[in-house]
Amino acid sequence: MRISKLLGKTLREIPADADTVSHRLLVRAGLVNQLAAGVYSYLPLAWRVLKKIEDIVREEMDKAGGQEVSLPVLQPLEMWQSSGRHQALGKVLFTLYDRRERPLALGPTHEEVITQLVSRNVQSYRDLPLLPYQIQTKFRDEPRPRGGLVRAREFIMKDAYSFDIDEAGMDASYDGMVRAYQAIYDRCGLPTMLVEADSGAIGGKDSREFMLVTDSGEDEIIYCPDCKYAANAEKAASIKEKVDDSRPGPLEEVATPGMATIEEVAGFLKIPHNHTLKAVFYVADGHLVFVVIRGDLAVNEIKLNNLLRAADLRLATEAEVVAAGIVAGAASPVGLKGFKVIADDSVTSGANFVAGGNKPDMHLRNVNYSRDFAADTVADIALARAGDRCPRCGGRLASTRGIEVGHVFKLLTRYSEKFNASFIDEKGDSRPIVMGCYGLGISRLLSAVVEHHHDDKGIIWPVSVAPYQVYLCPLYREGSNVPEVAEKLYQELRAAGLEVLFDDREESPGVKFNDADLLGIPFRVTVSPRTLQKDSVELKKRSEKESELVPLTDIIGKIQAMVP
RNA sequence: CGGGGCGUAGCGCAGAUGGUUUAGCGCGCAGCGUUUGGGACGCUGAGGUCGGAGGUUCAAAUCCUCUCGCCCCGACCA
Repeated sequence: MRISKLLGKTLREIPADADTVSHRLLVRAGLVNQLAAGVYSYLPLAWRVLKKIEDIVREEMDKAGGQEVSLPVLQPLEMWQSSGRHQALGKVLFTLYDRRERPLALGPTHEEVITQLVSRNVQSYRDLPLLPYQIQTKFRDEPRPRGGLVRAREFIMKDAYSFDIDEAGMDASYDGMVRAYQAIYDRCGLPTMLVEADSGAIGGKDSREFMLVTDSGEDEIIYCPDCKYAANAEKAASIKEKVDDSRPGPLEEVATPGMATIEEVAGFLKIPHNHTLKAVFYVADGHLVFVVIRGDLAVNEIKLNNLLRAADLRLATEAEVVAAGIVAGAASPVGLKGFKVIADDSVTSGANFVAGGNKPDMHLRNVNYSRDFAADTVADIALARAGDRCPRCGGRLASTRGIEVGHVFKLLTRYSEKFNASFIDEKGDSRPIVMGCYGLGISRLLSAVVEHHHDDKGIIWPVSVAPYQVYLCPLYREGSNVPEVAEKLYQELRAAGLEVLFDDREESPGVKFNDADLLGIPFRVTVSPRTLQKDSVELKKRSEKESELVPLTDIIGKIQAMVP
């Protein structure tokens, strides 16, 4: 490709509304163009990278037993209503109406469609297992698109679904996908971390995410440096060490004038935060929920909602709390009736807590779970934090950030039962198919690669996904034979099967070198009067600082040897 | 959805107390010439519904109302 004909220009100035490194570089190098919030055009260079990523994904999926399909983007809304996910997804689902006013959705994912399709094509255990997958544009009306391609509203995703006769089969399919994903990231030059995750609106168990560790990632990862434990902060657990196991003392009131927060109460009474109990109020689908947790911990709302299964969960407003007859700042479940109470299991990891007295300016000492109050549910609903004890080995947890580049789930029979996807087993009994699902963000991977492979001059593409392999950079000067030699070399490199971006512009060397660095093509070949004096060209790898002079007769073979 | 910010040339920005503004500057773009190993220089030139609609006024990029869009923080989110 001749740069003079390429659609897409490099920008000297940094776009004002790009915040992450990868987004800035993709815009500045002329790879993507924003059309609306979370909606982007891919220019030729980006499209070539996406196709290379797709090819890698296809190869690894096929190797793992997958078969490619293409499912409709346009789906009857009815399908989402019957699976119950219309509610769960809410406004994330893009909906529209056809000419007969029938509601349709733009596919955000395809569990419903694929399950329905497979149910019509599978009758016997002999038809299983199956592993269909597709690479397709998906639509999700995110509340807040951000980070360029990282969280877009229209994005390219590979989604795969496994169908097995039993859980053992599903586990094997799942393990195969994990291996395939690892191979994919490996080939794209991305080190990833496999972490435990919440399964969100998709549901299922053993949900795990592949994370590219980077400071600009939007997810927090809690991991243990001593063992293999790693989890998304949404899911992460930690050991809540017992802070006091003395015998329960007598319940007594203590005046706490003007003290409302844990900070104030603990400071006033000169006790550590973990000797207090904190009340937090939520509204779940319109109902007030009373949450109790040890004073030093914070509520993990995802864990909380996994218990409540509410379509809408939010913190209660102060007015709502007061209207319910609760004394804000001095609330506790002791002696209160008529509320749904959820307690974090930390309330049992200690004794003789200080908790609210349910009277203004009054707290209680020596509050003990079960003797003084009860909860409808006691479970782990706390946020795990760096510095906490690892739930596996007891080591100290650490935290980092990451971009989620893949997510695998075990769905079991949730969808197959809803859509009647069953088969007849060896004994002649009808059983639901056991499913798994596996998502991998293709367009997100494009950003992730740039996020991981760049320097202050620009992108540094790994050869495997680079839009072109060679950047042919002639430095023209009047009276030299550089143009002829460069033109001939361009033809020869291509004839040798190499992908070449030919900088045929009449620009100064500085402009060309800077653009070459920005675009990040792996091998730069410079042809100039200076190199031709020695019948050579200069070869420079984008990933290295030094360049070398290579005889014209050797250059093609030399590059071929470095390109897979 | 709550809080904040911003829409002026392809990109980055100035102009905002209404009137010497015929709306500028830098980059980029076009033509000519000089340059050519790390974002060269000179001259000439093209390019604008000042996001949109309505209003106030002798006069609006500038003031008022409404509206659309974009960005950031939070809520939310595979």
